[in-house]
Amino acid sequence: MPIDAPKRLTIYNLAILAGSSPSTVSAVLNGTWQNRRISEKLAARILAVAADADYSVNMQARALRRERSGIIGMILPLYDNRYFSSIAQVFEAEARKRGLFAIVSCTNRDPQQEQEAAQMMIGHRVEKLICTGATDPDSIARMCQPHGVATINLDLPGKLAPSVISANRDGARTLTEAILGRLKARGTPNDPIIFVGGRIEDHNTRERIAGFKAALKAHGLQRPDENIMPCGYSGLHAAPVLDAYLLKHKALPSAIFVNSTITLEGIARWFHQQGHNMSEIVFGCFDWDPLAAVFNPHFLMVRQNVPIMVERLFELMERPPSSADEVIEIQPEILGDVA
Amino acid sequence: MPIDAPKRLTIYNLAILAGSSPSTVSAVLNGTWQNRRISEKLAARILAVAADADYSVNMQARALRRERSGIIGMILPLYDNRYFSSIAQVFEAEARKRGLFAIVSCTNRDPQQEQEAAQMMIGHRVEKLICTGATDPDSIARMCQPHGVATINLDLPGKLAPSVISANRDGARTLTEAILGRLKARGTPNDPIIFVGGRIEDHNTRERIAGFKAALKAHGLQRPDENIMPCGYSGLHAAPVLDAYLLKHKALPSAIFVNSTITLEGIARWFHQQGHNMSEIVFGCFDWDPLAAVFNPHFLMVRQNVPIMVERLFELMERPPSSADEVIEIQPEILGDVA
DNA sequence: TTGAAAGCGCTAACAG
DNA sequence: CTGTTAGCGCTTTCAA
Repeated sequence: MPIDAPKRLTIYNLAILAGSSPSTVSAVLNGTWQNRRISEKLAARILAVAADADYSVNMQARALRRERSGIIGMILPLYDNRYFSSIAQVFEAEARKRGLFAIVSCTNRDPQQEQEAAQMMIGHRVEKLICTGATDPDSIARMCQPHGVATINLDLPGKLAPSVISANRDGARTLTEAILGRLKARGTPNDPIIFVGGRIEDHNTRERIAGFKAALKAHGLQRPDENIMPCGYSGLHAAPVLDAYLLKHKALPSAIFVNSTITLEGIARWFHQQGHNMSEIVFGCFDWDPLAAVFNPHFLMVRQNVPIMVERLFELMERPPSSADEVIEIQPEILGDVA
Repeated sequence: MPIDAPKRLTIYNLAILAGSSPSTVSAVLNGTWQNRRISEKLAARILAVAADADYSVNMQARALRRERSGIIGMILPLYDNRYFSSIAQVFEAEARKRGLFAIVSCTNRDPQQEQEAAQMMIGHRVEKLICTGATDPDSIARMCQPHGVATINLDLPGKLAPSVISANRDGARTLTEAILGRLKARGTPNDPIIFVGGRIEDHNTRERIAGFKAALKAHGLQRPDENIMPCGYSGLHAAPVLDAYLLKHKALPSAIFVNSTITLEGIARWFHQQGHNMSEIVFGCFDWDPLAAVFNPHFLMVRQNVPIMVERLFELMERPPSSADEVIEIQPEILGDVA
C-alpha cells in the first residue's frame, strides 16, 4: 500500500500531464469548450488523460466558483411508507435526469426538525427546496426567501409558495361513493360508515373529510360528526377509537374510510386482536400499498399519482408559477372493484 | 419586493456589522474560538449579528477550505421496500447525530447506475461511501480507493471492504425450522416445501438456500434442488414458477419459503388470480413488512435488524476494521407464532 | 486577545 | 485557438 497522500489530483496537475493549461482543462471537462474553439485533438487528449488518471471534478470548488450548487433539496416526513418513499425515488430520478443532485432529509412531521433540515439545505446552497408533507411549510418558505432559495410544497399546500397536491376532496368523495356503492350492492345502503385517521389540523385531512361528507350528503345520508375520527397518523390511535365506537354502538360499523395506510395497519391489528373479520366490512383507504392491496383485493384504495405530481413539481421549477400560492391538484386513482 | 440581489452575506459583511474581522467571525461561527481566546462578549455579539442577519455558512466554501465535506454517501437499490427505506431513514438519522450530512442515491440493482452514483458521490467528496445491496461492491471499492474514499458494504458483502450483513444462513435455517414445525403441527411433516425468489448470483440468496437445505437435511428431508427457484427479485417471475410447479405436481406445495416481500407480492397476486387460498399453505418470508404481517398473522417473517446493522456500520467507520474484508453478521429476528 | 493574508480547486473574463 | 489571472467564501497559520 503506497503512502496515503498521493497528492490530490486537480486541473493543474491534469494541465501539466496533458501539456495544456488549467483553464483549457476546465473548459474541456465542463463542456464549455465548444464555444472556446479548442481543437478536437486537445480536448480528446485532455479527456483521455483525465480518465486515465481517475480525475473527478471537485463539486465544492465548482459550486463555490459558479455560485450555484447543482443541488436540489427535499424534506420528507419519513421514508417508510410507500407514498413518501416513492416520492423520494421519483424525485431523485427526475433530478438526476436534469443534471441535479437530489438531497433528501426526513423530518418526522416535526416543525422543528423541518426548520433544522431547511437550515442544513440552505447551508449546502440548494437551488430549490421541496417541502413534502410539511407541517409548517410557510415558516420554511420564510426562512428560505432571504437566501434566494425558492420553495415548492408537495402533498400539503402552503400560502407562501406554489404547491402540488392530490385532489383530496374529489378523491375522498369518489372513494366514499365507491364505499356507498358497495354497501348498496350488499343491500345495506343506510348502514353506518366511519372515517378514521389523519390530523384535523392538516389540510389534506380536512379536505378528505369534506369530500366524505359531500358524498354522504349527495346520497341523502346525513351522518353525525361523531363518526369522523381523525385520530392522528400513528396506527396506535386506531384501537381506542374503535373500542369506543364498539362500546357505544354495540356493533361494528359496516364501512370504514381509512385515512392512510398507517392507520389501516392499526385497524387491521385491532381487528385481528379482537377476533373480528375484516372481510365483513367495506374498507376504503385514502392511500395505497401494494402488499395491502394484494392481500385484500376487495379493499378500495386511493393511489396518489406520484409520477405526475413530481413532473408538475419540476415544471413549476422550470417555468415560474402563475401566482405565488398557486395550487396544482392532481387526481388520484381509485383501485379495487369500483361499483 | 426588494431588488433580487441583496448581496450575498459572508463573514466579511458580518465582520463589518459586528466591528470585527473575518477570521474572528469564522472562529466564532465554527466553534474553534474557545482555543482562540476570544472574549465572551465579542463572541456573543458576533453570534447575535449573524442570527439577526440570517447568516448561513456556505458549506461548499467550508468544505473546500477544510478539505473535508462533512458528507457521507450511501447507494441503495431502491426506496420502496420497507427494509431499504428503513435503512435509509436510520442511516440519515445516525449521520445527523454525528454532524454528518447523508446523501443517498438509488441505483436499481444495476451495476452501471451503481458506478455512476459512486462517481457523483466522489465528486461531492463524500468522506465515506456505504454500498447497500450493491450488485458489484468491489468495483465501487476500487473506484473509491484512489480518491481516499473508504467504502463499507451493507446487506451484501464484498471482498475489498468491510461488510455488515444479516446472518442469512442462520436466519434461513431458523425460518425453515419454523416452517417445518408448522407442517409437523398439521400432521404433514413430509409435505413438499419450495423456495421462491432472489438471485442465485447474489450472496444472500445463496446463503439462504444453504440455510434452507441445512434445515431440511437436519430433519432427514432431502429434497430435490428443483424445488429451489431463485427467480429474481421482481414479483413478476413468481407466477410462471408457480404455474410450472402446479403443472408438474398437480398440486400446490404445502409450504413456501419466500425470499423477499416483493416476491411475496407476486405470489399473493398469483394465488388470488388463480383462486387458491393462501391460508392453506405455510408461508415463511425472509423479509418483513408491517402490512403483510398484520394481514397475515399466521405468516412467518424474518425481520432484519436495521438499527443494529446501521449502528455497526458507524462503528466500523469510527474504529477501522480488523481486516479489509471483515464481515459482521447481525442476527435477524423471526416473527410469527414460532412453534 | 485579535487581524492579515494565503490558499482550497474551480470558472470565466480578458488578454494574447 | 489557448493561457493568465482574479476571485467564489471560508479556515488557519502567523504575526501583532
